[in-house]
Amino acid sequence: MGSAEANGARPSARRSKADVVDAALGILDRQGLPDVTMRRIAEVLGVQPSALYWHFPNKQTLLAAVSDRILAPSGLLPSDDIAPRTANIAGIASRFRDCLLAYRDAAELVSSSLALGLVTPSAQHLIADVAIRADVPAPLARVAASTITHYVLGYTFHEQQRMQADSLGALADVESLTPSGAAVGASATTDFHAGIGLIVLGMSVSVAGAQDRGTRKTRR
Amino acid sequence: MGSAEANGARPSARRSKADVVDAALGILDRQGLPDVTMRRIAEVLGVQPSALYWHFPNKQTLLAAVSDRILAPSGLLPSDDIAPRTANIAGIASRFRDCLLAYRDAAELVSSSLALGLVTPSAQHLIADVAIRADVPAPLARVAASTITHYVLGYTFHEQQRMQADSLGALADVESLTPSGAAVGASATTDFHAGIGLIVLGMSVSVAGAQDRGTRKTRR
DNA sequence: ACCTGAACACCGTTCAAGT
DNA sequence: ACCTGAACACCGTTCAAGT
Repeated sequence: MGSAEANGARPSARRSKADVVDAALGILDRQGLPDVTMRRIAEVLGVQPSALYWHFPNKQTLLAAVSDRILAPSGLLPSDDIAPRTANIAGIASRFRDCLLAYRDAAELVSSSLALGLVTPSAQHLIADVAIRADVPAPLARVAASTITHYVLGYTFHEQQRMQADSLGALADVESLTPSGAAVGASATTDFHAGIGLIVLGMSVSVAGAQDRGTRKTRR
Repeated sequence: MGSAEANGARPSARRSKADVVDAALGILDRQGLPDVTMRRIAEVLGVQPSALYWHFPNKQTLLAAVSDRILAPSGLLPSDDIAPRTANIAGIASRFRDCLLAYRDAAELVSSSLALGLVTPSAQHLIADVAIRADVPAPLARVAASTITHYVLGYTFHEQQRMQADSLGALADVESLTPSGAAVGASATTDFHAGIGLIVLGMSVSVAGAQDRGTRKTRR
């Protein structure tokens, strides 16, 4: 009963790239990132580890494909309604975080794939585009988008690490607190949005100040 | 000539925890994080890998000690001069990044040690304290400090990853650009400060707005 | 107190060879 | 086109035993 075929894998069908990503994503969510090994993926697929190297040149590239799949839902169009630009930007950041929260250890995985340049930061581009269309100067828009992206990844990475530590019951004396000082996971979302709010506010004030100094426009 | 003792390690002296951290830090800076293995550290010390487990219970704890050493210079007192609070906060963030830039792959290492809760985020506490002493409400100060910390780690992680990729000559078609759209490493520092500026500005405006709405104070 | 020696249960990757 | 089988050069960790 320990055989590979007994693990739910079809015994002798051709595997596609997508199948490999499926298998890796399943292990990631059930066992966590350290268990996403080439050998475990192969085992789930009922295949030899070396078979994976026909589909992907190496493990990093495979993990980048997994990252792309995790982030796919964030590629939704920015919904060109005329809602306030700031709400749009905060909304994109929020959807970005939701994508990461959908799978265990996803923030850590995406963070390193992105740092390695193996995945395109679509959320970052989206935020910059929205800001630019809301008349934010392009360099400022790009800095804000980059700041938000790094913040979301860092915050969610830390958040998921706490979730796992808490579920293991360990963590001992280290306080598992939310940045504002509150206690548990419900306020993690509130604190997340507060951080995003700071950055968006900083961006808004920057552009307003620049306009005042630049064009001496409507001053009531 | 491949013997352990020939590698510059004293043959038969007792090793301290600090010696182990020294060895790990040296490998980190010269070879990078993937090469910081228990076996390589032991080799540099002229010792069996199992010997390390007398000094540290496991690899994660050892790496946390390395993280502490990397961050030690950032523990400098906030220099209680009466300089504008915002300059102080940006300065702490800047010194934090300088600590990370001092060793290869340091941001990645510290990021995961910190997420695992094995290292105390001293920079974050310092920023929150400085903000609170500058009359920023405590919850806002803590959110801002957390936002800045995550931003610094994420930004520097990405920055160091680019540095290594560039030095390897690889990276191919992926553009190695700074968030604002500029080309190379000199403007990485400028862009970093711009991001910090956004967050600090957002915090300042938040507290100013709250004061206006709360106490209806001096309005000229 | 500090370390050795040997083992256990793993890794990612390569490569000739099969179908 | 897709995969096997076998090997290579590694990992972190444990544990009895030495000094």
